[in-house]
Amino acid sequence: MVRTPSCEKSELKKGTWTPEEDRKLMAYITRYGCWNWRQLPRFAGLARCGKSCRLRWMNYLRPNIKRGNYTREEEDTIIRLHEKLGNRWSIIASHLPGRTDNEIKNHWHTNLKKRFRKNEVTLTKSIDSGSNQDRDTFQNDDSVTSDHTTATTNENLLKDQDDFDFVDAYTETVNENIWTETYMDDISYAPIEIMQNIVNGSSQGSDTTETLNACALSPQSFSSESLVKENDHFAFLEATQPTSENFWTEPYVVDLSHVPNELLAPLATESDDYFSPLYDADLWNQSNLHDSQNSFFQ
DNA sequence: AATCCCTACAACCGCGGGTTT
DNA sequence: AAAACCCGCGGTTGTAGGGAT
Repeated sequence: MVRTPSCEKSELKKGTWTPEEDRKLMAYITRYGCWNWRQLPRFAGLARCGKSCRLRWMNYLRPNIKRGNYTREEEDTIIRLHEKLGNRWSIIASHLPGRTDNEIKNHWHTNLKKRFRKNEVTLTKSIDSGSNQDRDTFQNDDSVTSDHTTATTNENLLKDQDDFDFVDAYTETVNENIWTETYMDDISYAPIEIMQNIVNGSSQGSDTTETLNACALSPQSFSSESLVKENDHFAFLEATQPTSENFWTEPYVVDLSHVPNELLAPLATESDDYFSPLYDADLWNQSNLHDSQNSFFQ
């Protein structure tokens, strides 16, 4: 099967994400959701491949990410599950709310693997010497205790060195349940303007349309938007665009100055603009979204 | 002060599975 | 049926930062 070129064969940017790129990605996903990772970077004004955007969002930017040092309970869980499941990091991560598979994998390779092996050796020795010590007793090993002392100290360092002030700005005014509330990405988003077209009755009947209608009409999809309006928690958006009364209905404006020209589709006229200033008729015609949803745009 | 080495972790890459056309 | 596509996973790499020399 022929695969499409990945980002390494294109002109797309690689490497460390800048705060500005983070802002753009957060701004776009917060407003529109991740309806198609492959298409998303073009619409968000990012010169990145979809894969890179997905990774950045999933591992770093999305809500519910727990940062900082691991608790003893978390480490015990990782060790126990790894013993049982092997390198099934995504499954292990599902048992640790807020932790990503990538982060757990890194933590395993840099910390826990050595400690686990060390304890296995200790355990083998003690078994060989006739001890009744249970395998679980490795959790009480001195190295664990000392590491947790270190962890407490490092936590302060982490706070001092945190350069994600814009994320802090975003979270500071958010109510205390934001990290545990149902995340709006649980819904399969289409851009809000599409939803509005559907709700306004501009759609024609089809299976796809019915699905989108159901999605658009779900209490969750609207509650996400109204939640934002009411509580104005998204201060970080101010960095990329001005807020106003009509924020959620205004065209989404992003700075494209850094995006190579070849990556930019020609802008559509206002009358053609279904869901963003980045909308381009050719791009839309080529996209899967068009193929699956064109019936209600006709 | 400069250099080297090590550690931690962010990010990349290739692949396989599932879905759509 | 098969090509095309997207997503997610796990292995690996790149690099920044800190400590040792």
